[in-house]
Amino acid sequence: MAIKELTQEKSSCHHCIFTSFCQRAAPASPLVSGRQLLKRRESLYSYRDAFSHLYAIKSGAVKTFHVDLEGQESIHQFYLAGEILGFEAIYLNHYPFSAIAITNTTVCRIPYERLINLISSRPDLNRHLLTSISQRFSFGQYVTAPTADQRLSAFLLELSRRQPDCNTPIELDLCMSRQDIGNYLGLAAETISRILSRFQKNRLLVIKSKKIKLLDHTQLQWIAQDGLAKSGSIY
Amino acid sequence: MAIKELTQEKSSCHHCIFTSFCQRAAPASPLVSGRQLLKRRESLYSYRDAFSHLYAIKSGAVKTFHVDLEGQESIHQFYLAGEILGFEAIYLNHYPFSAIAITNTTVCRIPYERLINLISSRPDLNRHLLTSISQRFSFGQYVTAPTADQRLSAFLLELSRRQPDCNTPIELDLCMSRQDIGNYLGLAAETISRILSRFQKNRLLVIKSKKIKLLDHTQLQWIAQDGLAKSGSIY
DNA sequence: CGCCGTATTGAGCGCTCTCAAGCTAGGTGG
DNA sequence: CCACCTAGCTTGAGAGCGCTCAATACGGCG
Repeated sequence: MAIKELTQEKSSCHHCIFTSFCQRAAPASPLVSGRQLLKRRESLYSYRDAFSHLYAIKSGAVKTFHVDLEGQESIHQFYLAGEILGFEAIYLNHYPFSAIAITNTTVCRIPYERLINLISSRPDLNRHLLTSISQRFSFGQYVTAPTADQRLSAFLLELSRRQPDCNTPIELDLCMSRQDIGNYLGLAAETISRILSRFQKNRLLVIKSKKIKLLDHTQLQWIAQDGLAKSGSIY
Repeated sequence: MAIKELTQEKSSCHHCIFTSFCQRAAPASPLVSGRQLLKRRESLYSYRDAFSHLYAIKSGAVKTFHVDLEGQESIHQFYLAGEILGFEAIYLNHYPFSAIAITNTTVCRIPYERLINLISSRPDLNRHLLTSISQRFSFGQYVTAPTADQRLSAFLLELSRRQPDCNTPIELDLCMSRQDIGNYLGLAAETISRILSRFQKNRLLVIKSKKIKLLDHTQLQWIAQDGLAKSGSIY
């Protein structure tokens, strides 16, 4: 399948803010100390591990999460190709979440001290870094939306914005499980499933197991902003 | 009242990461372009305003928010004395939220370009900045907790951690309205009110209108992590 | 082909919302 | 100084959305 191959080969180096500093992670890179290949479910780091590196995702996807006393997982964030994770650990000097790959994933390891040192000599790097961080603050602002419909449609739209080089920009690679989405949005996995089914029934999208094609972008945006999603329930 | 005076006079310059660069916002400061006094409800910036400054809160508190199509407000974040806001605007070059003071507030204006330039000559500033940003990523990770009890107790505990120089560290200045707290946590204002009342009845805290004294920190932490808050309902 | 994790779908319950009615506190003017 | 006035808070009753539990279907992988 052409799609599958494309997904696997898709590398986001040209979207990565470090691209001009890493020389494609060559041994002599001043910034990147190496690459790491992770299979699905493999751990990148664990809660309370000592902080030393940031990670730039070259391909694949990673989730950060907590497990509560009852074994219930709560997702803190998803990270897609081209994005950077690990910032949360800076002020604590350890990682406050665990991180595992949710697909086969390649990450570039960025020693924090090296990054800091490089910034003083390269002001443009600093600008890129702050811009990237800035973007992160806009993620997931919809997780407290009053209805499940709003949360899920906003989530799908955000994913489609973040997914780099989508050949058709409306085709989504839903690499995380329904349970993960639910945990991220504060909803049950069954609720995610039900809403997706209903959205499909109403021609807003098409589900192909792990892939989703968004048909009515406009309507979804309308729902995300609560265009009478509560009252009408026509979707 | 001693408490009231303390609250008003409380300035967080010694907690501010910029403190050694601002010379108390003297005219010749290399970083801070000036101070701004805001009365309660006064606007600091509005959605879509062009980005130019970050703001460090010297005293008081600010909320950032969105108003949806139906006029419903949704709070993005609260910022307390000693904290910095405006980061979200960097990558868009405009502010993605509106910001208004929720008490009488003093902020220091930090021109972003000046900050960027200063960083290249002062690596320690960079380190402080990234540490401060790092901390921000941990805020509000509880807003998708399954029960309202969990969300609210986690919120109160976070506030008590963030509130600088609390003379008695368990006495909270709840400067935002119940409605604001609700909008932040994805709950109705009535729910906030009900839970606070119940917590008070069960000796977890004492409500004095806008001030709250946390009595049983341990129990609240237990609830925040869902120590049988669902099943028991003994609180 | 058969297995197991994941997803879907259904039924019933419960938490939280909505709507509505008092209540409280702080500010204003006489 | 006090009565009023208004915004915010509290409390109650009923409805509904999303959760839980459970059964079934799907799909990837051996």
